[in-house]
Amino acid sequence: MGGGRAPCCDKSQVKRGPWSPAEDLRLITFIQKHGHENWRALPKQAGLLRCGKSCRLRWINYLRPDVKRGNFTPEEEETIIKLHDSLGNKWSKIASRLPGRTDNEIKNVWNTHLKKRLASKVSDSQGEELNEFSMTSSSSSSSSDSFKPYDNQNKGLGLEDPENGASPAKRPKMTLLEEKLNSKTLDSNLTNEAKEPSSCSNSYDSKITDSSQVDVASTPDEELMDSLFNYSGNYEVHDILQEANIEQDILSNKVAELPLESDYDFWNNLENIAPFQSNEAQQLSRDGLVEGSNFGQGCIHQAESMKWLRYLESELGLEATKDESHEYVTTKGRAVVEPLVPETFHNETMLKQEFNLAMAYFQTWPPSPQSFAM
DNA sequence: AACACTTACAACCGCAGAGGT
DNA sequence: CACCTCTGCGGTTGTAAGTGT
Repeated sequence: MGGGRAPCCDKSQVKRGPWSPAEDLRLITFIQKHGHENWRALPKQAGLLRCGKSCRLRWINYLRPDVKRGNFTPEEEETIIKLHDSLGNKWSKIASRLPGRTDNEIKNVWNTHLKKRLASKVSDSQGEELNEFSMTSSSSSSSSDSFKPYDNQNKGLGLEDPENGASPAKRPKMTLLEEKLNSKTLDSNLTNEAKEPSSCSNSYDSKITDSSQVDVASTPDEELMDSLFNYSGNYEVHDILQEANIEQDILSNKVAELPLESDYDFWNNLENIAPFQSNEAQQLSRDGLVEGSNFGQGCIHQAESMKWLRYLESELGLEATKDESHEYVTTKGRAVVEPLVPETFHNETMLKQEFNLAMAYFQTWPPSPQSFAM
């Protein structure tokens, strides 16, 4: 050692920035199977190019099954205000009193809404002089002029009045598969979810094993197949494949050929072809495309499935484009997506053909090393 | 339409404390 | 008891998206 504290990880060797669905899936699948006894060792064992800290944060704040997503209720906000009054910036302590809420989330809500709202109340009741005083503790950009009422600030950011729903401008593009699923399989999805209670339980944390004996490389194919078909109840994927008369074992065989064994390059490349962000799943949940607003308790199934649907759509080339099948309506200069489902999508033969094309694409794995980009 | 500004949130960073050796 | 590793916490930053002009 020597020369001070060792860094938690080699920054040059780890990926940073937003997590991709592929990474999320890897992390979820690993923790589902092996628990998280040792965060430092987890990334390597799970085949993730992240530092343990990043994995922990992602799990705690976003992927954990019991994380409660969506709007803070007025009661929760009141609780935060009261607890902050007595505890100060002890976000983890405050979070412990709000089941399903993370310290990070509470901290963000406080800094972006509650602090300003309180400042506004102060200014209302005590006048301009006190307002200026309170603003000194806010961000430098804050001012009584720039401050807007909470309700207005929330537009389009998942904090809307539930009765009004998401603002159109922020509403994610409803993909073709989602359209199809919404119209044909949502009811059965809910039924299926009830059949698979274990996959959304809080059992992740309880799955503690000897991490030293974890051998991810020994079961790569099982892992991806779990990801595709079992984890989070990807019944939609099943439905789509069945509707297209595609034998599941065809896909299984193709997936089995993928170079999965802790192959960083593969996962990096997968991210390149699955560029959508995980927030989409959250947004879907918020917008009601996924039943319910609680991402962590049950809806993680559908939200994660939606991510996979988008991925598959991307692979199948079925995602609607602006030119082909979306109508854009402008409100206040903002483009709003109004999905239009083309007739052709409902043709299952087409879906099958597109899927076969995707399978042909998979046959080109692994891609050339030059195509890998960090 | 384009640009600048603002907002919200996910992710990162550094530090402190607990626990092991 | 000193040192080390690991985890968790709180502050801060980066960035996507909304808003204003």
